[in-house]
Amino acid sequence: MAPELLEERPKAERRVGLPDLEDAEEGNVVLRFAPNPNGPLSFGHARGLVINGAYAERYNGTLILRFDDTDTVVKPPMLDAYGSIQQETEWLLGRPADRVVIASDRIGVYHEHATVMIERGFGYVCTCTAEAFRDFRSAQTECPCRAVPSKEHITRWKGMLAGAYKPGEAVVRVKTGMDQRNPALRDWPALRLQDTVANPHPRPEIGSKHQVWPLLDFQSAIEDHLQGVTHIIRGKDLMDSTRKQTLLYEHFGWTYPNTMYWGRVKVHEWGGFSTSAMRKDIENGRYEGWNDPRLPTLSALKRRGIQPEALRAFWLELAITQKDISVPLSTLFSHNTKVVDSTAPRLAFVRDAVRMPLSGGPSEATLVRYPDQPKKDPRHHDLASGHVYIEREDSMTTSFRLKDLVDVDQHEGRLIAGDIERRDQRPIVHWTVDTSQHATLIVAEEDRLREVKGRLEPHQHPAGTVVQLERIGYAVVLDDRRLLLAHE
RNA sequence: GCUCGUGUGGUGUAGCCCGGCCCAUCAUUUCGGAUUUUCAUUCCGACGACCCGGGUUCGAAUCCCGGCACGAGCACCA
Repeated sequence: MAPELLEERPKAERRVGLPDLEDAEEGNVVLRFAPNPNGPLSFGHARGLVINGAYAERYNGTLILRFDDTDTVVKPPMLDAYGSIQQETEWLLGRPADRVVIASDRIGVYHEHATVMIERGFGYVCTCTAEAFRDFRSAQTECPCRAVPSKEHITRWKGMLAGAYKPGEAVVRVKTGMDQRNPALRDWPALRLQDTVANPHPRPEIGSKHQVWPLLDFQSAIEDHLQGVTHIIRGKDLMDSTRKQTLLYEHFGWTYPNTMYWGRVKVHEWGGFSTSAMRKDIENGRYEGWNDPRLPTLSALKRRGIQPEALRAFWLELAITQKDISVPLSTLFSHNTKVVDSTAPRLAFVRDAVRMPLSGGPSEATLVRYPDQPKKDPRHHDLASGHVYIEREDSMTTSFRLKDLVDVDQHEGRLIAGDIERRDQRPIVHWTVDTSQHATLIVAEEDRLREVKGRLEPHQHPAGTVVQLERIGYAVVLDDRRLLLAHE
């Protein structure tokens, strides 16, 4: 064989799962997931948790859960979310984050860095209005504050901290240059004033304590450095953020973490939901709460019987691409079916039930509860009353088989039992007994919660159990009388 | 408008950096079939794609140039 053929680089083997992280050292990888606690976690947040969590696990690294709660006016945090997000993280990943950081606890740290920035002259206090600065930005001209001596900036900064300015009157900017090609990067704002008397932070220990708050780009940049974050994986809408922060890192003499991006994900059936829109619709009664099964929140999915394993498999399969994608819910459901099927007890739910006399049938019945383990906890039912319930639609036909029971033929409103053994290809129909209960199956549809009335086979499964309603689909037991359809 | 990014079957995704093993991977959807006393599960099979146009090359999904389409950022939001 020719020597050059032997030297050829072997083609990489077909990759399974996520690609390797660049410059990742086993044991030295630090990742973070940084939601705004202005509401509970949604389906889309799960991506950040799953992907970052998976990498942390792969490299035996650290996953930080960081609450980016630095806006008390436009996106005010929700107090409950601090706890619920941690619980949901643990539910989804099967373990808690390795470290939890709350930005609002660390305002002093950000102030210190702002002080350094101003003292060293790569940050300045700008007293222009937002509108005026917008014009400077597009005209690529420096604002008058830039020419002010640096001593004066230190005075202004102290003034900001001391309450000498009102919100909107002063902002700390990072000097990046007004000649930046990308307008988004030109002397970007790092800290601003918030009226936390009128809009106190919901955490009582913070409340109205601070008036000078960092903006995301500054807070996040400083915190990533302080926490030793090595890799950032985030939405591509934050690409400019990376560039802004890199400029800041250069000023500080730091090295920016490795960064990867993903595009936007839309779910066909859900379209667009925003946290604030959901909050509004919950308040005005359109939805029952954050766990309303029509909502794409993690709590709703959990309540609906979607397993964390399914969510993880789903996001891992989508992996990390910068494409904007739109996925059907059926993909998630298919993952969930795989997780749930073998352990979901089978149960009969007879919709629009018709009670029919059964002549000549057995006096009792035994049905399999778990097809994969036929002997485990079989379903025993007493048929002494001589009646069964079947679905009205099934009752329209004359010849069928009651599942696991007997062949029947219909004569003048009666079911006449035939063979115990299955003899022909007649359709198989599910059924239930007199001791069954009235029950409601709730089906989440786009605009409403449809209620399907029927009779449910007697059972002992506690609330929260994911069952399979034979011939219908998977559902969660809510209470004695109600089931919630997960998916077909 | 300026800046940045992305284009592989119905939907996602692998391959693209380092051209040949790609008449293109896997999953899902749909349709057929087998097993099954569920319209579930499992198994088998089928349909189905490299945005367009040039170029380089013996050879291009992969490299180059030019279009087109779509998305994001340009907030004292995150």
